[in-house]
Amino acid sequence: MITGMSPYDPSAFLPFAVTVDLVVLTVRGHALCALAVRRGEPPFEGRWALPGGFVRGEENLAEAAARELAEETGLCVQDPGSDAPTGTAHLEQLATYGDPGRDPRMRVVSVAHLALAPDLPAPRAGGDAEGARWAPVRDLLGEDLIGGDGARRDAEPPAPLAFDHARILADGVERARSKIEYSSLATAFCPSEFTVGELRRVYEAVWGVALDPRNFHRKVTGTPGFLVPSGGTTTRQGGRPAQLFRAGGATVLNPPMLRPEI
Amino acid sequence: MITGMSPYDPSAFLPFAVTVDLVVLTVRGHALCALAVRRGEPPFEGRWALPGGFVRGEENLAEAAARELAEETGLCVQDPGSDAPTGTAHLEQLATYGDPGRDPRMRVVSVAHLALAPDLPAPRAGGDAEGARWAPVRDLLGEDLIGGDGARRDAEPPAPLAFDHARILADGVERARSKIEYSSLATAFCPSEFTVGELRRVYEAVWGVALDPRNFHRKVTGTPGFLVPSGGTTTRQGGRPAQLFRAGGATVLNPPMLRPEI
DNA sequence: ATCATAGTCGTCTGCCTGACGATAAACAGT
DNA sequence: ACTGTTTATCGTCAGGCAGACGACTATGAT
Repeated sequence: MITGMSPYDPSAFLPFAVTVDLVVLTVRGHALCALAVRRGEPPFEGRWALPGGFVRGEENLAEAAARELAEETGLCVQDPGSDAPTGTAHLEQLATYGDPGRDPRMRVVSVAHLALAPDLPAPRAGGDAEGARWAPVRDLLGEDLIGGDGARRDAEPPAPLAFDHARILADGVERARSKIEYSSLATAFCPSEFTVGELRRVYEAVWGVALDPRNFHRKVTGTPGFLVPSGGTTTRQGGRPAQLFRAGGATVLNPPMLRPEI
Repeated sequence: MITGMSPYDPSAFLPFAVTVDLVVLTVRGHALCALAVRRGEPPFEGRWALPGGFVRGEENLAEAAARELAEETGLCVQDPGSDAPTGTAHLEQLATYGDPGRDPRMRVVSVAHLALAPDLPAPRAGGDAEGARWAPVRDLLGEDLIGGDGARRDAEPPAPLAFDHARILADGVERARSKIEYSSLATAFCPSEFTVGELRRVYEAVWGVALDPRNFHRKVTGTPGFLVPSGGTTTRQGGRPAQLFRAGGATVLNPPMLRPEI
């Protein structure tokens, strides 16, 4: 910009298409899953891809991502302060991908966003017959996560995601794995009321490790502002009734929940 | 994308201008400083702004940021493996800013990057007479950093940065403050050989706090892979000669350098 | 010689962590 | 009713790391 030419020399201007792509993560069963949509047209027709779409003229990037998320899942973005009973998700910007050849048709810069959602009944196929699904991240990336139980190695031939979406997904998963260490974001994977065991299973699914229930319980209940008891109990997991909690006001965890090494 | 319209419906396509903006940080004296350029034309003529420019057709986002950085400072991006003797910097993508009104002339999406550089003699005014300068972050943001020494409160009337660059700078500074906790990035602010005291002054300048020299020395020399002794000593800081170190191979610090609370 | 400055090595105490024993409260099956 | 299984929750103990701070060392300045 400080070179000889003017910062806004028209000869330097090149039009780009700008899209938002979404890495929507949830925990289903004991697996970290991502939302994938099947492409209905070339390129990569029939392959799975991350949901996304163009940014419209009047909206900013976060609004575009929230709109796409609502279209795909019906989820609303979690506003700080509002506490909608269901259907809220955490949404944050992830990174931007703009390599010249990433879309063979035109120069597309995609601002990827990361959304964390509690387990939903089923992805809302928003009018597209091709459909959407929750797919285990392990299957989508064709890799074995650390600490995997070794089963279900033959589920689906790992057709790679379209475009550079495998890298975007990998970046989003790594962001989620890292962020639940020092923030209370893991509660975004849980319903409004949850037990310590359910929260532990979220950490185990995202990190792909087994955690000691006793130490986890001590840490998570001892971190100020992380969890507040809601009064009730539940036996939906079997065994002894467990105390129900809600997410506390803290956003950063002090001390953090450090992920075990190796 | 899964709505009724096709994912690439031309009616949804809207051309954007895509730029890269740079938050270039360095430590000069005892202050964290950022590179600022003075705008030579409207809008915001005469105001300070972050360096940046358009992404060209054949380059990706990282290449565009590296080119802008080289044009402004002469710095090369630190390749993993190559160890150029001088003039290398760390460069990473920061975030993307695309609010509709952020540039009054047209819809501009700016992919901001964060660069960390050792102290340089002077910013290279790359042909633009308006010039560039290293400005203390405190002055650019018009805020008092935590632990500031209370002096120099009257240096410059805090004319705010152009566009939304104050927010971009604030995000970059917060990223730097956070990243030197759990990565070895603080060495990017140091020359190739440095002492423990110089590294400590980097942490103190970035965080705006005072650190105990004895505990810092113990931590930093005890973290495996962080520092490797280069053999020499120096007295350039006065006092007893200090051992010289180079950055070790580690990129993540274990245990991390936790920033003191409050 | 003395002081000021900066670097380096130790010590001590408290907190956090991982490993793991023990108890409690539900359900399933006999 | 009893037993086994599952999950939750409380405790204990040893090791590691962090903050607070004392002590000593090696240089330059006065």
